[in-house]
Amino acid sequence: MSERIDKDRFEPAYAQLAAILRRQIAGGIYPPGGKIPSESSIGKEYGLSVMTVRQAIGVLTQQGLVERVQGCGTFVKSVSLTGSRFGLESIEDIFQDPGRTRVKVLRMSPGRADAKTAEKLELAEGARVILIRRLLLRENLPAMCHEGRIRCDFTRPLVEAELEVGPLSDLFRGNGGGVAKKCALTILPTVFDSEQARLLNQPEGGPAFRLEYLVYDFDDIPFGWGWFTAAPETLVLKTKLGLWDES
Amino acid sequence: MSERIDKDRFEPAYAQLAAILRRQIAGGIYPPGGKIPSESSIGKEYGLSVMTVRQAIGVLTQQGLVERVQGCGTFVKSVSLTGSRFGLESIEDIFQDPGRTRVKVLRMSPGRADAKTAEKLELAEGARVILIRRLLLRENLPAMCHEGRIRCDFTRPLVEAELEVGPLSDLFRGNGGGVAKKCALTILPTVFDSEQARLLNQPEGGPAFRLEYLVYDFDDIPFGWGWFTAAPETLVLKTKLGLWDES
DNA sequence: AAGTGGTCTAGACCACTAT
DNA sequence: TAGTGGTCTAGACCACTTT
Repeated sequence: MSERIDKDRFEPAYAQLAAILRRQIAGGIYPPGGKIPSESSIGKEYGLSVMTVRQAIGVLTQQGLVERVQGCGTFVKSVSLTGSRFGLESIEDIFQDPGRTRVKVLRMSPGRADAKTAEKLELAEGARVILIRRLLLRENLPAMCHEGRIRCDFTRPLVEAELEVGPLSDLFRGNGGGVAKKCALTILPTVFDSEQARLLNQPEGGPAFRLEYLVYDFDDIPFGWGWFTAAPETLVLKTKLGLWDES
Repeated sequence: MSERIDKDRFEPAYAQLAAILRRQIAGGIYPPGGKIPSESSIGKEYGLSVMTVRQAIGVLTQQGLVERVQGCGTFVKSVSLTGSRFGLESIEDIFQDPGRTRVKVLRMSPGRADAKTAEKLELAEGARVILIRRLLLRENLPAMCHEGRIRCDFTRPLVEAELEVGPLSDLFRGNGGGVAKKCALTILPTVFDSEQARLLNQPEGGPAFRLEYLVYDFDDIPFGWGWFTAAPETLVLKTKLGLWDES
């Protein structure tokens, strides 16, 4: 234990300790499946209180590097598929940077709910809905197609707001809006149909992602359902597990 | 503030407080974008110390419901695509329950690295690698195809271990193994080729997921690269955002 | 200057696990 | 029974934001 905590450093003590423990694990001092020292002994070793040590170990736990077992100890985890988490960072800018994103509305018109839409929006089949079809462009290049159905209920102000802002932009942007209480998301593989292929300049029948959503308002009523279609280059689902440098 | 913390309950105080705050947010007392009371005032209100209140708010933060801003306050977040995280729970059992999973080896033979494999495994093109092609069955039903390339370096014991256990089972299972230091994962959309279609009983050209991996050992040398191909029903990427009941 | 979250202490008691 | 992590207290000081 050559390394020490420098309390004068800008980096807080718990972060320094987390980095030290991380290096020790990477260096093989504590092998996968092995036990790291107890919180109290680490605290004595580095002159820190137990709560601070816990916070450091909490960082490693959240990174999936170690696992706490009550009454037993803290163990180094092996790399496991199970711990992986994929996010939508690659398309964040499309929803969050309106300056670089343009929306081309291909269709916005009243229509009737088909069986699938009726089920999703908890409506009777044939009930009135608003159909939307749009093309989202990033830096003037086509990025994603959007197809959506919105509950046609003008007693609810949010429907109007929805139509005004264009799409679900505010909802998904995370600002302003605040009409959505909850949302279910599904990612599916699909293939481009002829229209999508033309709009996105992709080969028909080629592989694509479909990001499907179902949004509820604060009365727990589903008010919007739809999906985005994106090429594999646009929606990138990558993640890293285990001990990568500096992360 | 009608609800109180019951310290005799089995549920810890921080969890009770987190649930209370969650209900208050869901009930619209603190709307999206709004500020919740400061940690010290909540502490006084419920007779808890600041650290305990912080732990409760930490739970909500991790659930993506609120956001802490230093020197400013804690704010209720709107539902946003950005916060979503997708996991591989749907195929966890294939890797973690050897009893119900069978592996049929279609090919395991020495070969030469093509350009892509050479790049991934940091080898010269044409270097010796081991090629593996397998079919993974769950409950005797075909679930996923696997195609992999392993570094052919018998000075390293892990290669032999790799071949013995069959596949990356131990690695991905998270037990025993411990030869992997880090791993990169990518999910891509693809279409079934004729062989995959036949093996998995799926339509050729139909949409599928491709889960690609690259595994490194403790010397930071990439020793395995490959991918799994799965039907959309097998690999389910779903997630929920915002205020769902009891979660 | 006042209020907020961020960090930290030096203890305490409890629940759980292993021996 | 001893050791571990899980929870909790009642403060403290700091960095940051707002007024």
